Amino acid sequence: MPPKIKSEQDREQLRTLILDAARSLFVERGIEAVSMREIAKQIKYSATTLYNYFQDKEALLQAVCDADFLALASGMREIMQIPDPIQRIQALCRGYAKFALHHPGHYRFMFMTPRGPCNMDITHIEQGNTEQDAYAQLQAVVQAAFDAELFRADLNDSELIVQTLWAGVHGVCSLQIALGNEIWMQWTDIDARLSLMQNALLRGLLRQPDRIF
Amino acid sequence: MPPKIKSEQDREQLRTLILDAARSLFVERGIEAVSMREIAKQIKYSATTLYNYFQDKEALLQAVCDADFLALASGMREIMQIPDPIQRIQALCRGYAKFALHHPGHYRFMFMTPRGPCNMDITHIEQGNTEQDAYAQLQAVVQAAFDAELFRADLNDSELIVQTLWAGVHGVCSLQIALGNEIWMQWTDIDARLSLMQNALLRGLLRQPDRIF
DNA sequence: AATGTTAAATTAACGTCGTTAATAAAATAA
DNA sequence: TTATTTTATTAACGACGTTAATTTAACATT
Repeated sequence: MPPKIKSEQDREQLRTLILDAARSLFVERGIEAVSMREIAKQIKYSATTLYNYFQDKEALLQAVCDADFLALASGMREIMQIPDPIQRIQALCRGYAKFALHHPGHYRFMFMTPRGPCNMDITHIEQGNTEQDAYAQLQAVVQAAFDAELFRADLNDSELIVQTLWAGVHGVCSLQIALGNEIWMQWTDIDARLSLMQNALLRGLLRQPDRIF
Repeated sequence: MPPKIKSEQDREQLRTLILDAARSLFVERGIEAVSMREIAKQIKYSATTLYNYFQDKEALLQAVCDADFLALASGMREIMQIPDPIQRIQALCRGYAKFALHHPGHYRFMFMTPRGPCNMDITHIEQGNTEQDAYAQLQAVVQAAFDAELFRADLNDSELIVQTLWAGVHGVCSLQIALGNEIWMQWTDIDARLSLMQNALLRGLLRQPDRIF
């Protein structure tokens, strides 16, 4: 039996040990292919120990994703410094898509898997905090472009624009994750798909479509 | 023990009985919440009997989805009669989205769940047949619009346009299915999201954006 | 230093799942 | 009537998430 954890510091250390083990299995195999027993075995603890640190499997995976999406949002901060709002939107979408395609397990768990109606108690990302939440970042930059009257005059709901842009990028990414390896689909190049989605959407939303190439 | 099935006709009848039972559970609960044992119980057979009619659970669910997506494509045939290609695209997208949102379990299984690389042997929908395959229907009408030179001159790949349009609609639908009930998201109206997606994409793709309202 | 108490780990167990092997029973053929 | 074949059944396997019961290590008290 391993030495017991008493101090709050050591406890946090074991917690992140579990998170790391879960992450590695979570990343290399798909998602539900990772079992509590296997995570525990990897760190040489019994499976039930995990339940002293996480309420259940879903909470564990949620914690993994929370941490990594926090890292994503943090990595986006320099993009948020780009002065031109349109370029900022484009860079943000590209960064978001890149993360999604490089972390398909994470992305699937976060955005492609229906949950019970309320997860507020599990996730620890403070919603609406631009520093932390990737969605809020897109929200902020779209609002900036909206305030600068860059969007079509008949589009009067900034939130609707945000969600449309998100849905567009999400559509490309999630299709790639779910069906990207299907033989019967003759996919065009994923970068081309992403580019055209951004290009077409912005052209269709902006007051001056010619600004987008 | 129920009477045994010998004739090919009765065999097909029991097969569809299984399919119907699976469909009903599949529709009312989510997706993986339906077990083989429960399907069997509903039709008063033992669980192992199902394996005489379907290779495994995935094949059963795939058969359910195949049948219903065939029905979808069939129901789209009148839409395919609309003369104007642009209106045809719009109607097709609306019909597709309507089906997706009314059959979230089907949709999730078909388009939001990664599979092993090869499912060709399971699905019985003949790919490329406009009558049967919803994707091929979109492909056909986009090709028509492409041939009529309705898209921007710099867009030279019709397949890329198809996949972008699909990804857009899929993005809205799949986000709604996966996260539509999340409390922390303040979703705008789903119809507005769908409309704006189609509107913006077509405006961004077409040579004459003003044709789209 | 010996004892008791608390907290953290363990093993055992429950119920469920998809699926396969072994078996019983019904229909058909001889 | 018996033998054969097909179709269903029950039993069982291994894995899963999770909870209950139990052991064990660390700390506190005398």
